[in-house]
Amino acid sequence: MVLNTTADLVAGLKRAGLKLTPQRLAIAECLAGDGTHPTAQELHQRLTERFPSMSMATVYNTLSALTRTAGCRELDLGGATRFDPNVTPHDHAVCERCGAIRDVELSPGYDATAGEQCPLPGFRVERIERVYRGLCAQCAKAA
Amino acid sequence: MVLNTTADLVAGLKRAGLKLTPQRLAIAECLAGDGTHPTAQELHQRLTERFPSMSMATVYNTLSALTRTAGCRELDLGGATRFDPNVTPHDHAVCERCGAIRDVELSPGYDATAGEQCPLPGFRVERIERVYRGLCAQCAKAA
DNA sequence: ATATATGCAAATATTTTGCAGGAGT
DNA sequence: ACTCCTGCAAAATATTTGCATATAT
Repeated sequence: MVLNTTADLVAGLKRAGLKLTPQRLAIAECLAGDGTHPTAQELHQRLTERFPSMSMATVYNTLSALTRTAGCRELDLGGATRFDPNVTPHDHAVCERCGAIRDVELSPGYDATAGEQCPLPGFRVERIERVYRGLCAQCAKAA
Repeated sequence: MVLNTTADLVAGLKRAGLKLTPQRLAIAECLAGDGTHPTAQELHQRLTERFPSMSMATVYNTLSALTRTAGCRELDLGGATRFDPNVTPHDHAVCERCGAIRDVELSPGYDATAGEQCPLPGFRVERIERVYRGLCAQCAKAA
């Protein structure tokens, strides 16, 4: 459960032969170590403080490059795609009330569960994504 | 693993005190027994053959009502929301190549897995959604 | 009459694409 | 020069909302 650092993301871009432009570095820096699973929009808002002319296209292009280079992971949890700088296999817990998204470590021994490895005859599973929906500790107390 | 019938969906609407308008009946009929996990757009296209003036708003409103009345379930798998008339707890397998979405029965004994019931301290899990990503049998053979 | 539903349009949200100009090699 | 990148704009896609009209008690 370790978030990629700016250096990790930048190294990935470099490895892919992409130029380390100020915009890309800023996007990498903004995403690195961010455990809030931001959307492209949220990153763009933060970035326009430093780069008032930064376009959504650049943000999306860079996030897409970062995803390809394993610098981050895209999350489809409903609504806009979210970006997670934690690329070690893990799951997510989403609070139905406040919307908070938390990383969840894999249950130890999970991969050994035979039934989950082969849900359909012939289907070649490449990865399994799990989303826990419910109430986070704070909201559960409030409810 | 049984898909709701038109009657099931209509009964839900009725139970909720909603009027059984021709549009709603048509939408229920169109979704019932459909195992392809259609999007609102796809349903709308099919429906405009019979109701050329049917609006997307009506489709979304009705699908939302059907979801509230447990007539169907919304799926967030990336891209547009999909609607599944199978409301018994189950998972989904998505083919990365052809995009096909198949229902997957829960592994027997799954719910007994303690670690998955309590992924985060204090988090009150209401349901767990699992998505198997990979290649369906056909595409796996072709690859 | 009253309450609710529909169609239409527009607003909003999300993501992708095309292209002219710009920076670095 | 060449290649790749950026910003801008627009298109494409997805979803929601407001309101006037229509329909059914």
